[in-house]
Amino acid sequence: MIKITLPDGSVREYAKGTSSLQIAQSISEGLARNVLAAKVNGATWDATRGIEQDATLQLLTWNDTLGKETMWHSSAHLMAEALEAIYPGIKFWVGPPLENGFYYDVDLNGQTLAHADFEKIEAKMMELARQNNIYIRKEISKADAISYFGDKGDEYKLHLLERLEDGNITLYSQGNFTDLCRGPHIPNTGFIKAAKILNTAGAYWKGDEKNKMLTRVYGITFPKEKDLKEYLTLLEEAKKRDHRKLGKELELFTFSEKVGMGLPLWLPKGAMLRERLIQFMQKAQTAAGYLPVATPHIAQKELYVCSGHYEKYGKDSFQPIKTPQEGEEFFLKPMNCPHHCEIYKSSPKSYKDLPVRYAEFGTVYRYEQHGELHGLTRVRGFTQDDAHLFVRPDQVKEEFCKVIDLVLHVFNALDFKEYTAQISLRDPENKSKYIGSDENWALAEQAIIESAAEKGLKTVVELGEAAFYGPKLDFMVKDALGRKWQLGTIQVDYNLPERFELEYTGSDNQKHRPVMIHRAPFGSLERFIAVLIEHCGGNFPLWLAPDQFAILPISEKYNNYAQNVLNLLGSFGIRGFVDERNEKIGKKIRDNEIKKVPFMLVVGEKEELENKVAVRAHGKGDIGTYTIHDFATYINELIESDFKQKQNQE
RNA sequence: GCCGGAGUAGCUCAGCUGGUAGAGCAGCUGAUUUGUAAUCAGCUGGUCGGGGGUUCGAGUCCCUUCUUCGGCUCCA
Repeated sequence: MIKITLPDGSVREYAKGTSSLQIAQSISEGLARNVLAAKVNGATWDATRGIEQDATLQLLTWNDTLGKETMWHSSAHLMAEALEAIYPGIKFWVGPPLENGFYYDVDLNGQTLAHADFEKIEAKMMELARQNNIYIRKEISKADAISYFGDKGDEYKLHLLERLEDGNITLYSQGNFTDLCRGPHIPNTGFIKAAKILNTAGAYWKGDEKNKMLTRVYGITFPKEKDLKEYLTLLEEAKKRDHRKLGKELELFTFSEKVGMGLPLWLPKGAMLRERLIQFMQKAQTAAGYLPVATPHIAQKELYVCSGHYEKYGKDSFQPIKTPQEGEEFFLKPMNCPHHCEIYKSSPKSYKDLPVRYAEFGTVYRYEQHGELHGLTRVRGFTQDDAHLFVRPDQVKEEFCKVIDLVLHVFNALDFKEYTAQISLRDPENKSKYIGSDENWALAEQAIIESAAEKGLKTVVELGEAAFYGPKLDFMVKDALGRKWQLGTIQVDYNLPERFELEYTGSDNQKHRPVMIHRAPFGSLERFIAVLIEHCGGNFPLWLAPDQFAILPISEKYNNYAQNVLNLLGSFGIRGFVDERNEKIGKKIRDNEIKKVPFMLVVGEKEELENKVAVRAHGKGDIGTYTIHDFATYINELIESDFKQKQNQE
């Protein structure tokens, strides 16, 4: 007999070799029907695998991330079986689960897979799923595995096998499909009740662009038909929030083929939004001791030769601007830091002057590859809320903490609750590719880790992800469709102070090298606004909304009164417009609801007589009649209380 | 840059197997003067992304190029 400890701490006895599934059955049939996999002594196992010794056991269902992963991993195998049935001679690479669904990379052997084929694949998957085929685990010798996949002609699997150790190789089979796989898998295909092929995409074999391009087939499955329907509606909803769609509908920005791809054109409403964000940041920065600077959009080649960017990116970027002067070359600035270094150098610095914080909303130009441009999140010309802090090594941590405060201030003010922070450190195995002394790196990495911990950030540490010039802390958020984007960034830099020979005089009257910290809480205005649009679905916080109210006269007779109301409200510092079109009130309301204007002020005979406005809140409907003064106070209080609340949270 | 979709009026889209473009909204004009999510009527909008080809004839078929979408790679 073996002792099985369950999560609630209870211990039960079972015969040796009893599977998790059988244990679940002994608890309740209903539970057994939902068990997808099990965690045995901390390792994820097939629910059908026999347990040979005392163990702690956690049964995994659809409600567990690991349960979902197992389901989707098994679904990838099921899809592979369906694909093999439809596309003879198809070759397989790998098919892992994802956060939402799974994919399989396949070599279609010259055949094509179009959208029109998706249904066929889905139908085949469901046909196979209904056979309730069990997933069979088999341990196999390396030689046998090589001969099996060799006979089948699965060259990619042979590649995988090369890296595996004999005695550690397992195959999983279900129905007519056998795959090289570590597992675990769900008990049988019957758990899969709904399947959807989402899309296909090219993917380089092993992620290397020199290799052959395989077809990556994305899919998702569910244990209930209803779950799939819900998921599909969720996708639809997400599409409605897409910043590219809302940007067009709300007249925030546009692109023009003539101007060039990846070069956003800000429309008046979008530009106003930008300006408001800039003012917001400037206020916060002034309070935090930043000094404004301003620099031109181009600089001589020599500047970037000095910074090292020319050597590293010169050929892959926008090419130099020539002048009538022979040999003279200018570059569009790809970053603001070199300029700020030169500003630092414009006067001698004492240790008492540090930290020096130079801030600039600097527009930069980077030649991003054609295929990677994406709405406002990936563009070729964008404005960073950039600042560079020049600090003494002993100030790194304190300054880092202050920058984190600033980033959190931004996230709070805009209601971003879900984000992750990634700490990128150097690869300890390969220290030689980084610039700067061991001592300084250790200091800076320590400073980042400690300040992130002090600020209570949820962090992921990535070794080897640091830039060659220093470690960094990046804030990531997801867009409407679940794609991850980096917003704010804080980076330590040992490289530029060295290259630009930046110095300060210490208390010992010797020259010392300052440490540079790059930081951009928004990241870039473009990307930030994109993520903000999706985050709030176009319903901006009141203080940011391009128009806070629209005045809707019942008929043209009340246009004059409406104009008076507009002027009066303007004097209270709130903004809006009069919808003077010759349309019925219902139409005006509908249009302004669609444009997501926060408040609509209906004015007609009654209102004019009483000097009032009938207020309608976006998405809520009529909220009563206000005097103009009361309405203005109401709006201003809403904005203020919003900010106060945010500050209290900090 | 790579793989695979897409590109028709300002916007959203229709146009079957090739026979020389169509709707709704927006815009303009007029009527109406309106009370909480679309008033009615008329009109103006398109070298069907660009270029080339096949054909008596191309939005439709072929080639090429640009842009865009989903990924891959990249991301100072």
